[in-house]
Amino acid sequence: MVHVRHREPPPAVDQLRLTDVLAALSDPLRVGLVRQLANGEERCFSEFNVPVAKSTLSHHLCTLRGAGLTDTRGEGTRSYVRLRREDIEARFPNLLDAVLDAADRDDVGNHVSVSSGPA
Amino acid sequence: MVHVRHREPPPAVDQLRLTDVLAALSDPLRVGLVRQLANGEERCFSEFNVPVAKSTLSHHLCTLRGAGLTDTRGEGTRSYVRLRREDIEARFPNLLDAVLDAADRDDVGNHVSVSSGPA
DNA sequence: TAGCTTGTTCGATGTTCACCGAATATCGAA
DNA sequence: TTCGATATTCGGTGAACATCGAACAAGCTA
Repeated sequence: MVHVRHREPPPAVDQLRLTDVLAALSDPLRVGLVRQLANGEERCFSEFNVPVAKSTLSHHLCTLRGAGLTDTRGEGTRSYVRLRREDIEARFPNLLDAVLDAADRDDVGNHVSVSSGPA
Repeated sequence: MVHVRHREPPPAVDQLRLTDVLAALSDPLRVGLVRQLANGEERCFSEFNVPVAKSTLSHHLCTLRGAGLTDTRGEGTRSYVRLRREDIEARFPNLLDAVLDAADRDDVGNHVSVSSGPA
């Protein structure tokens, strides 16, 4: 598991490492976050409805970013996250789709939801 | 990560949990083991050539088994391992293939090899 | 400028993990 | 039954992880 500061740029496509990606996806809450991002829409930090403290949410988003699964963009005091779907697909074809399918079957991370818009 | 005694039966197909599977595959050595088992052949414990102590190898095989990725069969003093490919496929279609493809690209777990036969 | 909102970072805690060597169990062979 | 081979389990260690609340920084807004 790679630890990355929020401010550092996320890993480039050819630097994505399989075991880091899988480690990032081995937590139900993070899978839930990825599922909510799967439609390609950008989501604001405060839109996520999760049963953990906001510092913990920040940490999980940091982990996803460190593994290269997501990217984060700051706008004012807000932070927007999106899934790097094309990048993952380019590096590891079919992997993300297979995981998302499996997550749907298992209903993994169903304790994660998103509000309609920024709070 | 589920901890399982070797003697307990591995999880049934419908009990496989995605995050357990991904956690088991988030370690390079375990990915290497899975790659060596990918052709469907059964392998003996002592066939594996890995850069860790045998107690550590035992632990990793236990982890794979606990996640439902492999099954183990004892014969005499020997222990034979096989990949539960059909079971994984039935539960999580395309997942294992996608991971194996990605592992080939990344050459993950290349420090794992197998000898020609049981020592 | 003062204050509010938003999100990150810090410090701390308990859990889990990878790893090793030693001890133990199990089986086959002498 | 004694010995050697094989594999699992035990005890311990250091690193990594999930989690929280508090402190902090950065940006709006009044």
